[in-house]
Amino acid sequence: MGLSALSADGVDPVLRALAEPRRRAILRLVSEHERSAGEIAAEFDITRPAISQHLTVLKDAALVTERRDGTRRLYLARREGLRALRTLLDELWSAGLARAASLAEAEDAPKEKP
Amino acid sequence: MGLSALSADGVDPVLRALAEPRRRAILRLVSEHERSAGEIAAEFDITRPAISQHLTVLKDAALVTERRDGTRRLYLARREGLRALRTLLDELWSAGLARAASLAEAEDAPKEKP
DNA sequence: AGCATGCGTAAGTGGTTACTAACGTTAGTG
DNA sequence: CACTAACGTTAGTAACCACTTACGCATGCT
Repeated sequence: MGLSALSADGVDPVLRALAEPRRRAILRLVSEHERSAGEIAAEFDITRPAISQHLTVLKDAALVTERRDGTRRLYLARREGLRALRTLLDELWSAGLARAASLAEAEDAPKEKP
Repeated sequence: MGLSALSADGVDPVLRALAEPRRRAILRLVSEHERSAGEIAAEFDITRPAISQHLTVLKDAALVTERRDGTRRLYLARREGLRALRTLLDELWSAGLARAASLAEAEDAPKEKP
């Protein structure tokens, strides 16, 4: 049950945050250099408060960092926040590989009894 | 533009499917060997129709395959379905690396691990 | 045929989410 | 101080999601 502990890390808020096209677009916008909330909002056709709420979700999921500069707030993607998701992905991927391996192993030995 | 095309391929249903703890648990249940819908439902404290709906979501996201065996339906995780998510993850990860690289370039002294 | 098993589907419901509009707050400027 | 700029926050709403109950549809057995 160590495996489930690995994936139960903090992957839930990350997946919930990424399960929204606009939030992924925002994340890409701030993935290389930081941008202000206004600059981000200018890229979309929804209102600025909506963008602010999306930024809050991303921040709570630890996917972006917030830095204050005067009246502005600058956001930047936080690569470390993706780590839990990468762990989950690797876990599912390797589980599939384990199945493929046992299938290859079963070619010699006919059957397995649970 | 090419980058956004990469991540826009089919990652949305995948992320939506994974953004649910029970669906991730189901995916892990069928990640190594196939199980029937009833066997899966027996592992949870929600009703069978609810599990069936979750399985439909997973199937629509191409994360599981469905095979009929008599009156039963056997499900198995489909590793290939995770590929779009892996692509998105790599894209975001490498974007962060690109930023770190340009930062290191801008500074004279290299700064690697805080 | 008749009946049971195993599952999906339809309809309806409470809770959540993404949005808009209006208001509040903080930092800078004259 | 007053005033503006740049945001976040609150309140309210329409759409969505996960769930349950009831029903339908195959397949297998006698």
